[in-house]
Amino acid sequence: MPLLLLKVQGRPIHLGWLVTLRSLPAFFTRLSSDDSLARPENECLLRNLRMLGVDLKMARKRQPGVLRKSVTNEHGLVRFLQDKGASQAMIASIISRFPRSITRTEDHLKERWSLWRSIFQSDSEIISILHRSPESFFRSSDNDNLEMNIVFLSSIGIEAKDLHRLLTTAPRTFSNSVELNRQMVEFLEDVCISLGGAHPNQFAKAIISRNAYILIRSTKRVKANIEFLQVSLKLSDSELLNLLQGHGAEILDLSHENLKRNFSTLQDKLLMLGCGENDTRRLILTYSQVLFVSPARISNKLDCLTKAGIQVKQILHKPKVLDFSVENLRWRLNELSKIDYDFGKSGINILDTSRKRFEAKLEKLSACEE
DNA sequence: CCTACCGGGCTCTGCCATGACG
DNA sequence: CGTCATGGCAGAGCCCGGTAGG
Repeated sequence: MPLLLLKVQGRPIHLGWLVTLRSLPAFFTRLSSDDSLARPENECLLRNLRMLGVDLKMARKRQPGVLRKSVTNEHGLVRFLQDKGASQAMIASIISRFPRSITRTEDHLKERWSLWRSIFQSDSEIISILHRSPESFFRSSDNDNLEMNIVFLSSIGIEAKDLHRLLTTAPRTFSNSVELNRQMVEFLEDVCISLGGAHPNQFAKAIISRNAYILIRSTKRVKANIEFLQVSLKLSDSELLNLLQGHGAEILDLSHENLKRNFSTLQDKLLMLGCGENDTRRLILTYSQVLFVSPARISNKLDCLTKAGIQVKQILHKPKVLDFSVENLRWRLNELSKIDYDFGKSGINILDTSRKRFEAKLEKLSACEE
């Protein structure tokens, strides 16, 4: 309501009149939500950022408030990152994607960097992660929490090698509050105990080292997935325990809905191919990654293999063939059909090899034929 | 030498919602 | 209210090669 405002501004404000005004709160709401009166962007800052090649549109969309700040440290940040070996383009991209990075002080940056360096051997490793995911490095301003995370994860027996992998592959883990990480670890330990496991800390450690992403999942999701697996596969406690510390650790990543969907479509598909519930169960126990494959994909792969004359039983016995892309499988099947390869007689192991080995084998087989 | 078995490598961010705080 | 920090979500596989054991 600019008109009203002008009038008010143009006269000496009469306190008694203002206070008795019934719409006072609404007036102030309008006052602050009026675009023309909102705190303006810092023109000087905008100029600086433009000079640096920052994508202002992107920055504005992500964290508009930063552009209105009067005190920022973009020059310090640029100097700092340049010193660590980042290119201009990298820095511009980092700021564009996570503008708040320019609010971090020199001291803060130094301290955070040295904490990361306690895990990484080189600056360039860190730079590449920063470039990949600026948010992972800059989202939290709490260096003490970062340090406590490192201490905590070490204390539960995560070794340097795994710590390194964790920070490389799931850097967000280290921006979680140490409490959140502790909750997940304790949750995993509780799962182990409730399943009758004897070594809860070993169990939690095993899952974390098998699945670097586990600590950036919610316990809600992980819990739902574990319960679903036990019920739908009718697993005994010890079977579930083994699955989880084995390949099953990765299934916990799936969104719960996707896990359910992938499971039921896989089961339906196998049913149509003449398999029973037990076959599904065994397949998942021996090759749980199958649950990662989307319905259309898995269906495609199975069709592709069975149409080439391969028995479903053979696939269930050698599920790793499902690891390969449909394109790859198709190509291999085609090559094999050219030399009249008989899967019934020779088995399907030939499909489960690296391309190099497959080609070598293929060459030998064709030579034999001639 | 060959194969079957197995483990490991890559890499997963960018967005939104919410609560704390001033 | 604006801003920051933090939690949580959606999206959805493929490939290589060491090596033990024949």
